[in-house]
Amino acid sequence: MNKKISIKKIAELSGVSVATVSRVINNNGRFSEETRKKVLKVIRENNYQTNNVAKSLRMHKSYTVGILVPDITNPFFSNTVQIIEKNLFEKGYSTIICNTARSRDKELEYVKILESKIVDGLIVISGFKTFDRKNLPDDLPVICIDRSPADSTIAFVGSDHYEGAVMATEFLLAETENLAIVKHDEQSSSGSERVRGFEETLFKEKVEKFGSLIVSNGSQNDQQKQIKKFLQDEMNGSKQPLGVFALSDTLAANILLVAHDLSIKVPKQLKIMGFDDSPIASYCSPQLTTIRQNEILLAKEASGKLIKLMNGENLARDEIVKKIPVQLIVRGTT
Amino acid sequence: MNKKISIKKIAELSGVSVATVSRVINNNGRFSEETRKKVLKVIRENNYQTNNVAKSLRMHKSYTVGILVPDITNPFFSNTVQIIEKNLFEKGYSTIICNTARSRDKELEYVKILESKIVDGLIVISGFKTFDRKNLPDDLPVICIDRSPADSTIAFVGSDHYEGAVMATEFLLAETENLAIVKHDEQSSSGSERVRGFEETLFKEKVEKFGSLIVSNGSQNDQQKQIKKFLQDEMNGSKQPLGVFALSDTLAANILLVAHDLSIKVPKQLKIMGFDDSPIASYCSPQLTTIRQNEILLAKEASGKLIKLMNGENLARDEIVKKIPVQLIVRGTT
DNA sequence: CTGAAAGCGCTTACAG
DNA sequence: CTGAAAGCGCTTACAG
Repeated sequence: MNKKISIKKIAELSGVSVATVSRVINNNGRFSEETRKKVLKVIRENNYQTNNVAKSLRMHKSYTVGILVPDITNPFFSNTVQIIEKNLFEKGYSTIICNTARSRDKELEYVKILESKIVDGLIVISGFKTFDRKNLPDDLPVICIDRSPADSTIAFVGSDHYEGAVMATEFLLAETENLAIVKHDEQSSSGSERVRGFEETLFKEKVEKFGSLIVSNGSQNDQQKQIKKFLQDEMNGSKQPLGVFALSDTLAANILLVAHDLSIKVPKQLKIMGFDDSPIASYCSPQLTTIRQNEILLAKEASGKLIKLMNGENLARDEIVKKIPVQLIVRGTT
Repeated sequence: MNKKISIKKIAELSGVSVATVSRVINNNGRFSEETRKKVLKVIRENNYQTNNVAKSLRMHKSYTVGILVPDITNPFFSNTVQIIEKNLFEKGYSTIICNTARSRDKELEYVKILESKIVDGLIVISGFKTFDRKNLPDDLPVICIDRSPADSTIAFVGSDHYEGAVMATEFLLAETENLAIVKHDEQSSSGSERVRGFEETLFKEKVEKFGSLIVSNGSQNDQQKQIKKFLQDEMNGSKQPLGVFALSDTLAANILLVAHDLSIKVPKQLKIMGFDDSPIASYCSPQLTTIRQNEILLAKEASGKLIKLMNGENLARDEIVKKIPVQLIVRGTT
C-alpha cells in the first residue's frame, strides 16, 4: 500500500470540491446521488482513509478514551480493562491503555499525555487510595473504578468489597470461631473495605480475638516464609480449626502452599478464604473458596456511564456511586 | 482547572507572536533570554499544555505507537506489553494497546484506526499464524512479536520455541522413554514450533511411539474431562512413568489437577512439563517444571528495534529476525 | 446541490 | 531576535 491520500486529492480526482467530498464521507449536507457515487468510487479505488488527527483537531472530538491502570498484569485489572475496551469499541471509541505502575509521577505524566491527545473521556482504576482530578479540565468526563475519587462529584464504580468481606467472614464463622486475617502490606481503598467488613462482622458476632498477619511485599518465597511463621504460631495447640480470610487469592494460594509444606490438612485443620476469583484460584489444589468480583457488570457500568457523560448527558444523583455485588464461590479450601 | 489554553492566547498574554511562543516551547530557533523568561512565566501561570493533536497534524509525527495484542488477559502477553510500554514511555512515546480478541475483523479494524490516528509505529503480537502488512502504508515501521510475518522483510522477535521444546523433551527423555504431548486445539506459529521441537527430538533419539492429545477449547471442566480420559488410557498397564509435555502451563496445570483426582503420583508415576512459566506455574502443588520465556529481553528487542525504525534508521540484515533464548525451570512436577 | 473560505492549534521557512 | 503567513487535513456556516 502506498502513502496516505487526502480529501483534497479525492476532490481533484472526482472533479468536485473538498467540501463536497467531506459531505459525502460524512453523509451530511446535500449532494446528488450522482456525485455521491462518483466520489465513493474514487475513494474506494484509492483506498482513502480519513485522517483522524485532522478530524479531531477540527471537531474537538477524538473518539478516543484513556484508561489508567495501575498494573495490567493483574488479572482483575486486565479482565476489566479488556471488557471496557470491548464495550467502548462497539460504540466507536478506541482505547488508550496506560500502565501507571502504581507511580504517582507516571500517573500524572500519563494524565498530561492523554489530555494533550485530547481524549474524550477518562477511566481511572485504583492504585492509590484516592484520585485527584484537579489536574484535569473541568469538562472532561471521568469515571473512577475501584478507587474512591477525592472529589465526590466524580462518578465511581466498584465492587462491594465490604459486603464481600462480610459474606466471607460469616461463612468462615459458621465453621469455626478461630479466625485470622492475612493482608498485604499496602492497602488500597478496596483493601480497607475488606478489612472493615471482616472486623465489623466479628464485632457483631461478638468474636473478640482473631489472628492477624501483614505480609510485606517481596518474592513469593519471602511471603511464604512470613506465612509459615504465622501458621506455625497460630496452629499451635488450638483445638478448633483455623479459618483464614486472605485479602487476595494470591495470598490465599501462598497460604495453601505453606499448609501443604507443613502437612496441615486443608480444609480439615485449616480453612482458607480468598478474594477475587483470579485464575490461580482454579489451579490450586484444592481449589480456592473465594469471593468473585463481577468484572462484566463493573465494566458495563463504567463504560456505560462514561459514554453517557461523553454524550453530554448528566448522571442522576443516585448514579454517581455504584456498588457492584460480589459472589461467594465455595470450593475446596473451606 | 479550566478549559484548555492555546499558544495564541499565550502569545497575546506575553505580548509576542505565536511563532515566538512556539520557538520558546520547543527551544528551537533564536530568541532573547528575556522573551524566553517572559513567555515561560505566562505558560506556567496559565498551565498551558501543548495540543498534541495539532502538533501531530503539523509534524506528521505523533509520538504514539500502537500495539496489537490478541488477548490482554494472557499473562505472557500482558507482561510483554507492560515492559514494551515502559521502554517506549522512557523514549517519549505513549502506547495505544488494542485488544484484537483473536478476531481477523477486529485486527483489521484496529489497524485502520491506528493508522488514521497516525501512529508512528506498530507492534503486532501473534494471534494468527501470520500477519499481513499489505493493508499498511509501506513506510510505517512494524515489528512482529511471536508471530511470523507473511512478508519476510518485516522485523520479527520471538522466543526460541523450538529450542525450548527440545530442552523440555530431552529433559523428560532422561527420565523416561514413555512420552506424550498435549496440545491446544488451535495452533499458533509458536505452538507449531514447540510441536516440531518435541517430534524432532524424539526422532533423533529414536523414540518411535508417543502419546498425543489435542484438548479442544472449552471450560476448564471440559478440558479436564478430555485429559482424564487420556490419562486413564495412557497410564494403563505401563511400567515406566509417563512423561507429558504440555504445550502451555494452563494445560500442564489441568493435567496436574486431574492426576490428583485420579490419585496418580506426580512426579513419581507422572512427570509434567509446562511451557511459559506463567503465574499459575508457581501456585500449583507441586509447582510446575516449565520453560520460561524471557519477556524482558523480548520486549527490549522489540521496542529497541521499533525506535530504530521510527528514527529512520534501517535494520541490518541479521537484525530482521531475532530468536530469544528460553530457560528450563526445574520444579516439582518432574 | 455545490464551492470558496475560515478555522481547529500548531510549526517553520521566509523576510526583515 | 522576531513576526506574518502558509499549511498540515479536515468540517461547516455562508453564499449562491
